[in-house]
Amino acid sequence: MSSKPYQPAAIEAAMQQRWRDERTFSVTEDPERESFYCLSMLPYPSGALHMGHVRNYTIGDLISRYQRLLGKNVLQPMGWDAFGLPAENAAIKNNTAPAAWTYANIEHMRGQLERLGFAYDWEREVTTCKPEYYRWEQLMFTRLMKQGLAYRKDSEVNWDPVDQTVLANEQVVDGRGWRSGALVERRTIPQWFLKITDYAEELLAGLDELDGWPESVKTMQRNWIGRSEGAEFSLPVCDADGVVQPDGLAIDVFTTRPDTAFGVTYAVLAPEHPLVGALTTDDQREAVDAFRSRVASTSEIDRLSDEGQLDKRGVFTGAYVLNPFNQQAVPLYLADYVLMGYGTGAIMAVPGQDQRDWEFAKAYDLPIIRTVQPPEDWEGEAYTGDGPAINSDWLDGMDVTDAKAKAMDWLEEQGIGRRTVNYRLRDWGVSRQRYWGCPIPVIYCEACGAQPVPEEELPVVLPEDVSFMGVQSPIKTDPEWRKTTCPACGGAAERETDTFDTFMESSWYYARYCCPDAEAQLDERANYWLPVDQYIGGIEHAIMHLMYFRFYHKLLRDAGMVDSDEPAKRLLCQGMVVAETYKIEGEDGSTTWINPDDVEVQKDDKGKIIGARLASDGTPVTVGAVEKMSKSKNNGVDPQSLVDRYGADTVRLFSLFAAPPDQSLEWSESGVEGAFRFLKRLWTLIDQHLEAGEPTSLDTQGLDDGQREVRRLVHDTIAKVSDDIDRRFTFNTAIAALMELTNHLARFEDTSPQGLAVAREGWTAIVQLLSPVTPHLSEALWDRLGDGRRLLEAGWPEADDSARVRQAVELVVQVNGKLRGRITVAPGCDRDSAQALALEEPNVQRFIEGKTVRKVIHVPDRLLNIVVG
RNA sequence: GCCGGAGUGGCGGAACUGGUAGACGCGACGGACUCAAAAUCCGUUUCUGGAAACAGAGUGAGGGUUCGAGUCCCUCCUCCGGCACCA
Repeated sequence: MSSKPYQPAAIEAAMQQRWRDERTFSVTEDPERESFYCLSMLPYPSGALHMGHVRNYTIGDLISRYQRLLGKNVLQPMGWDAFGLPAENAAIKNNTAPAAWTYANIEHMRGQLERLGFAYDWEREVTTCKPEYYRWEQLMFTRLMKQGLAYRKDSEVNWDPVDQTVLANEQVVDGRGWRSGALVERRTIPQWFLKITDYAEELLAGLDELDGWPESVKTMQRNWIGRSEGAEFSLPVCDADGVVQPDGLAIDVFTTRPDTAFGVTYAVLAPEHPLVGALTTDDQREAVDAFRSRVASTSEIDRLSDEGQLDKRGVFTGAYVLNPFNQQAVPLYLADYVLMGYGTGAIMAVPGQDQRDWEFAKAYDLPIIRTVQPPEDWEGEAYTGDGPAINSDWLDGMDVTDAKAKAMDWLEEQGIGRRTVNYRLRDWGVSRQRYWGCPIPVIYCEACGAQPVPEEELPVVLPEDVSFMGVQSPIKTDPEWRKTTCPACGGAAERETDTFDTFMESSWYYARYCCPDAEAQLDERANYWLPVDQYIGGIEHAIMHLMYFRFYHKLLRDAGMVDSDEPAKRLLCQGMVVAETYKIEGEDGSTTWINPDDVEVQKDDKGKIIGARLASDGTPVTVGAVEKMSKSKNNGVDPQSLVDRYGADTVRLFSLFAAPPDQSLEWSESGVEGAFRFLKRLWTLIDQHLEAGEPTSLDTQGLDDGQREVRRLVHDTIAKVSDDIDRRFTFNTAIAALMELTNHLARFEDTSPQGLAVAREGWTAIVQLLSPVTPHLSEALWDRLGDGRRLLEAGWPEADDSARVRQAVELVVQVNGKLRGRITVAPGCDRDSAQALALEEPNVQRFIEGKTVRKVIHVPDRLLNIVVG
């Protein structure tokens, strides 16, 4: 009989206490040992852990514990991305200071992480809102200013005219301020930028070396950088007859298709282009101004989206420019699809070869000239493929590549243009007009201009004990805080009151964990750990965070602080955690979202969901879509209550088992119960095994067929689980394999001494292989099954290949590709013997009877396909 | 709009290099135990036909390549992530 049922709360508390007492997860740099740095994206301390955190950190902990069992010196740190907008919102709502709210959240969430049993080295904890952290990024910024890598320029922000404040994009809903409801304006203010474009080429090339990164992320980053080769050249402004004034204006355009220049039928300026005012004719000025103000209040995404209002997407300026290739005058338009931030902010339009130009030309009744011959059966509109040039004078007949080269040669010979490379990537704007962020360490002097705060005066400390009203940043409204003296001339001066983008903190925290107490941004310990061996985080960070993170590493390298070129070798992007939504739709059209916890689901006799109602009073509830867990849809599930009910090991097991890590994970209460059931069962089965008697030492040569078969399953499972964790990152299938082996061992009732020895080997392997997933349960069972060492010191089990040899294999027999039978053969059985055996099968005979065997395909140890006709 | 990803039983998912579609888990159904329920254990479970053996169909839709396609190619649909001030 079982001595004690599975009691996760007691086991987990005891194991966590042991790890704390023994400082199990504190690490030091040891050059004698191979290091492994496993990093999960640090959380924003929003108040409580959500399922996305649990999923992320469970994956990280699994990898960390696995690598540790392989014998590596594993660093797994944790910290807090503590600056950000939500603290300001919470401060307004609760009338607290953002700092106090943030620190309280950190305390609570740290406790939650500890309760989940993650193997963090808490002695390296980093909190980004503390001056001892952000002082170093201020120092780095002042150095970048001196190098010219940080610079100031005018840039647009969302301005709320009622609240008199800058709004984040997230705070603009349908063009209005989320609090005031006022129509948001675009306002231009000077802001600080980092020259990430100087690193565009290296950021692009570096992707080719990142073998451990998902292809999708690398592709997105390549497209984001958006390198394109082309030509820049000038179109002189002329009158409608093509007459150019000497010393008149010209517009510069960038094109990747100079070979199509004979097909230019109009040109376009971005609405914000500085020459618009000078070029617009009087009769068009009213229309142009109206168009510009409408575009100015439209977000960039809306500008690029096709809203089906093509006739409102542009306006004629009244001006003409001269195409230097054919001396033709073409009209100059403004259009919302041309952005000032890309290329020169002006394009030559070739509707025959560009679909957006084609649509614009159709809408505005502009001529279309094809300059590349489309294929015979071409049914599309603009043709962007290859083909001989036509209607292009001295380019006619050339293919696209040759024509491009010749057109660019010609531009350079004529001295009117040149070859250039353009990037879609823009410099990183780091200024935010908000309080709860790292102060930008700059002093403005009327006489000396913008000055970096001298190194010995850093950090510029953000006051934390403030009353925060939300309309304005306290350091902007306080007349005293900004008062200072100019470091250059000593005269009265003012501090910058903007703060950094919070991506600034999350761009270098990984390096600070290596040396959290260093009296510099980093010290030599960084190179022991870096680059990160495994980085884990959400796919939503595929572009921005991961680009800034790579960029900042190169800044650290160029400052001599790290040796490597890239911050992380392997990257795993986990999917979202989603859940079913439930709602009650009121008669007035209102929608009330109901939490899954409060809903009873009704099913038909096949288990298909046919309805739902409130658990409390039976009110019918509509089943909505499966969506990302969120407050707005009220479909979030609190991990804390799950840990309380089932224990950390069950929550960890479910979040790894329910889906592969890179796919979205659908929350399921009954799935969690299934995970809990498995752990209870495993506990009981191992208990029963221990009660069944002491095994002798295993005699691998003296096993009977049943014992040998079980041992083969054990070692196949060891090999599969190792491969799934190490190479494939498919933790769900690793767990499935362990469940399968558990089922086999449960059915193996051989209590002979050798039988018990085989079972002991199997149960021990399961406990070890499962330990990165369910560390508490595994360590508690290991204490009873193991060899006296700690589980974490005993290492990762290795598959014994000799145990995995099979006596016989099943071969699938197909006739014309359809399954018609199975035969059992010796491993490595040749084609002729397999065919002879297959032809004896009655069902195979039935399907080939009266037909001629035309071909036989044999895949050794797998399949035999007999093709008849 | 642009870039990236996904779509397989009632549900989550498996099928790794083009070779048995549905591992494992959930749910459902049947049974054992129980006064009963819970828990636990055993069995069945893609659909259609059939007592069964077995046959036919089947991986978002439509085409194609191949002895053989969930997997490769083309066209399309739907959903999700990102788009530079949410983190």
